[in-house]
Order: sequence, then C-alpha cells, then structure tokens
Amino acid sequence: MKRRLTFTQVYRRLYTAHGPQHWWPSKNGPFEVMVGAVLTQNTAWTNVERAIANLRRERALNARAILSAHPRRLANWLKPSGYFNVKAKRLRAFCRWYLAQGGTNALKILPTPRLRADLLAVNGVGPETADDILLYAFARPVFVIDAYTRRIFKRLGLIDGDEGYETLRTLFEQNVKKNVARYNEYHALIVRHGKEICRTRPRCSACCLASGCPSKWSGL
DNA sequence: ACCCAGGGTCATA
DNA sequence: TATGACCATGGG
Repeated sequence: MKRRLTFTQVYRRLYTAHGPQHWWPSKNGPFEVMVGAVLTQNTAWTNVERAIANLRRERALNARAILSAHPRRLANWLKPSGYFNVKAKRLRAFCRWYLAQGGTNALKILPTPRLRADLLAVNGVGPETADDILLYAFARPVFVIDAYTRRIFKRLGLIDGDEGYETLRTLFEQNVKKNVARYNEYHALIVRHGKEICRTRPRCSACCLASGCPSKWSGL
C-alpha cells in the first residue's frame, strides 16, 4: 500500500523539480494581469503575449483605450490569442465594469468575497478567471483550480476529480497554508507540471510525483 | 493531418 | 445539473 502524498509534499516535489515559475509578477501593473487572465482562457500563453504586445504597441493597454477602439479593430489586435471576436466582447465588458467600479485603486479596497462576486458577474469571467485575477492581480489568498489540478490530483488519489469548482477550491485552501506567494507558485507549478509531464506520462508513474521517481524529474 | 492550450457562455433536456 | 456546440490562433 503506497502512501498518499500530502498537498504540502506535492508542492515540495513540484518546486524541487521545476523551480520558481515567475507567473504574473505584476511588473506592468494589475490591469495587464487582468487582461491576460481574460485572454488566456483555453489559450497558450505565448499567443496571449502577442495580443498584449499588440495592445501595448497601439497604446491600448488601458480600459479607456480598449473601450474607445472600434470592436473590429480591438478584435484584430486580439487575433493571435484566438477566439478574438468572443474575447473582444469579453474584454470590453470587463473594461466597462472596471471603469464603473473606479479602477484598480477602488477595487483593491474591496473585501475578497465581494470582489470575487463582482468579478463573476462580468460576462466572460468564470471562476478560474476570477480567481486568477484575485490571486495574481490583487494578491488575495485564493487557490486557483484548473483542468490540470483535477487531472494531477485525481491521479494522485487525493480527489475524485468530478467535484465542483468551489468544493475543490475550499479543499485546497484548507490543505495548503494560506499564503499568497505559496498559492501563486503552487498553481503555476501545477500548470507547468501538467503541460510538461502529465500529457506524455498519463499516470504520473514516472515523474517527480511518483515514489521512486527518476532523478531527472526529482531534481535529486 | 491531428491535438491541445494558463475557459466560459448559451441552448437544450 | 448536466451535457454539447461553439469560439479560433499558433505550436507540437
């Protein structure tokens, strides 16, 4: 009977194997993080970077400029990130909300449950996008759940995999020390691990999360 | 040529 | 509540 890993042990192994991921250090401010959170829905991050580069080149990396641009022009800037018509509409909806709320300085004052509910009310912002924004743009201790989280932790026998989003978020927040830097890194490591390892090794039988893992992934 | 990516909405039953 | 269709580019 193999022992099951704790959530903390999984984190240690992932960090040892993959190192810090430097996700969204907010170098260019919270608004860019929020834009990225919307654009990265079901989309490779490299494609999102191209779209954001377009916005920056057009000096449109702010809510007012995005709203004043013609929707077709906005969609054209977003083209590399895919779903460009959908995302143009979603980004506009988000920017309308953002300005109506009074921008970052007003939003960052709101308590987390209120901010989360308000985000979820914006068309195009679902639970994962809302939590991305809460964690990576507003530094709130919210654990982000995604498809990789379900796959990996199901394979590890720590969850069933068909739990609802809120159930899983609560479970992770109860089992991982409530710390923004930790939640930030943990989610990024899960994504990194899922992309790099779990697609080619579907049962996690020979990666850093398996007992007796090869040094290649364990970093030992 | 096929599969997938740092999801969410909407219609339908 | 639970599926299914739909959105669309770029890299492997």
